[in-house]
Amino acid sequence: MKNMHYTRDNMAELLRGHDINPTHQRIEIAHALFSRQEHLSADQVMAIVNTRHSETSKATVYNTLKLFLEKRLIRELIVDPSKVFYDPNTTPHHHIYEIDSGKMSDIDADQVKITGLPPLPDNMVTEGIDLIVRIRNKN
Amino acid sequence: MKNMHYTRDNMAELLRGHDINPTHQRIEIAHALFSRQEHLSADQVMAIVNTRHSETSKATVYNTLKLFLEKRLIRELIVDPSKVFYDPNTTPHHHIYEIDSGKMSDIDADQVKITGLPPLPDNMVTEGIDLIVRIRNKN
DNA sequence: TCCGGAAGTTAGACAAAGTCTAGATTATTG
DNA sequence: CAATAATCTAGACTTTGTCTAACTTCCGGA
Ligand SMILES: [Mn+2]
Ligand SMILES: [Mn+2]
Ligand SMILES: [Zn+2]
Ligand SMILES: [Zn+2]
Repeated sequence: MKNMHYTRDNMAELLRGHDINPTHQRIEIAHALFSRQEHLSADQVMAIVNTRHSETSKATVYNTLKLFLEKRLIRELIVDPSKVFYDPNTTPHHHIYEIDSGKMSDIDADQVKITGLPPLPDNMVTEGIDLIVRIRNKN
Repeated sequence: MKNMHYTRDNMAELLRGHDINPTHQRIEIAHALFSRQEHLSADQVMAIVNTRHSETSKATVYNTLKLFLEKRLIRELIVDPSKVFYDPNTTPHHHIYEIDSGKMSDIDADQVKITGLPPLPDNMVTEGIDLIVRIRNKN
């Protein structure tokens, strides 16, 4: 993904690679997420996509984000009690969350070691491990 | 906390110990959480407290949970995108979340080691580290 | 090219969690 | 008891997200 140019054409490729039919709206939404490489809420995605002129409805934004999740193109972050954030980075990584500002940054998973987690029941499998470091300003 | 009897009187003590004036409603809400030692949503707390007869309003449930949080009597768990859960266990511990059932269980923090977290900016301090293992049924 | 179904998008109604306000109740103090 | 502070309340309101039914676009076969 280094030096990737997030053109609309490349977005279409990316979508096809995840079995997603690349429509205009889907390309715009993917572009909003991937060109920024930030953690965005549905509302923010909607605002970005409709900056120039209204072209994507709320229903489509939510439908599309859910589709991207299912197809594992993006990842969901549950860190703020009031809204979900979407993360174009699906490589294993963790997060630092600044409580006061809401700013979120990545921690590379390579650096971090987590040991001593208990074994799971036989019929269960790990979907993911979310590690969130909540930080705030010293007083 | 071993062998603790979660009587109303003991709840009043507990509240006073955290600088919370023990009113009837606050005692009932604390009792709901601590006698069960489970992870409950605001809705669930409300239902429990009003089982016999209606005695606590929605506003008071939310206000009281927020007060308990501020006074560090309980802990907030952000794990389900649609609602917050409240945890009477404030000792450092982690969580296993069964995505499909919504069931949540504790992992003792003693067993788990997390190393390699990056240093924080000088003026920042860690509020808490949330580690959530999301699991689901094998297919 | 025309047709018909499938896939995708949409506006707007709806649901659920949580917040807010202004008034009522309760507790405390003098 | 009266005044004041603390707490609680109903219900309106906000926000995030879901749902539905109609509309549009796409696409393969006649
Ligand atoms: Mn456009
Ligand atoms: Mn009672
Ligand atoms: Zn991330
Ligand atoms: Zn817990």
